[in-house]
Amino acid sequence: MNKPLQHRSICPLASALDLFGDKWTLLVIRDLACGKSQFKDFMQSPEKIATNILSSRLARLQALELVETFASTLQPGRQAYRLTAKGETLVPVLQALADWGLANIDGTRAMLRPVDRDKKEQKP
Amino acid sequence: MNKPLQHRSICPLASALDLFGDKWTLLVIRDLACGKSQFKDFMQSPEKIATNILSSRLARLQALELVETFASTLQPGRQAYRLTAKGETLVPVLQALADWGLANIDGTRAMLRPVDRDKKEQKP
DNA sequence: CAGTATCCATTTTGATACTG
DNA sequence: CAGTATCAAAATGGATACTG
Repeated sequence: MNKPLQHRSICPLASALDLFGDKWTLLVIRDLACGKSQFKDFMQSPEKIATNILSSRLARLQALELVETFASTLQPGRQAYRLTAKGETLVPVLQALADWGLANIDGTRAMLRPVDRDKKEQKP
Repeated sequence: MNKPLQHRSICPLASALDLFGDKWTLLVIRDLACGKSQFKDFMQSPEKIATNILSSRLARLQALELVETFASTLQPGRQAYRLTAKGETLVPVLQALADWGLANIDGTRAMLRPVDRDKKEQKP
């Protein structure tokens, strides 16, 4: 369903763009970094991602071991998503892009505040 | 020729992705940051960008005032491209992505070494 | 060489319908 | 709710021809 993920060159930037060079992947990571864990949470973000796109992004991120699923304590019986330790290493990337946007794009407002995931799961 | 550039939300990350969320834009910035200034220089990068894509990206970056043209001293009579001061502020973004790629994607090699632009223009 | 223009293939996206 | 499946539309990309 998703692509084999081959890289165009040995450039680490080009290779990273092969993974994240699209409009949605890093936004899903952002939501995860902010503590969102359920499908509907991602759907509610202001950018309004489509279900099929969200689904394929989550699958690809799982294949890359940047995201994993776990049993949600909020909604028993359902699975939820979270960043792996490897996925967490993307936060500085998000931060760099968000910092740039905040400083250079009119009308943007800070909103990248990682939430403690355990706390969120325990106290919705 | 290029899009009106509207943002999906007030999120600085989402807005940044509206500008840079594609496979080529940041690679052009990379080349500029490394001191490349002529059309053919960009064409020679290992990722092999097509002329029409390079052309449209340069135009868009100029519209965003991240890139400007100047009279090349290397090839008199021809124009060349360089980052504006605003464009230079993207270097930390490149760096964050490249750092991540280098640390997490097998087979990548460091290659993001900004070159002094004036020196390059004077001593090819 | 430095682009622009064009044609066409592929990819991505968006909307929506549908199933457990 | 959480996805999967479809399908059409739009964006993007690649190859190449063409002009100054």
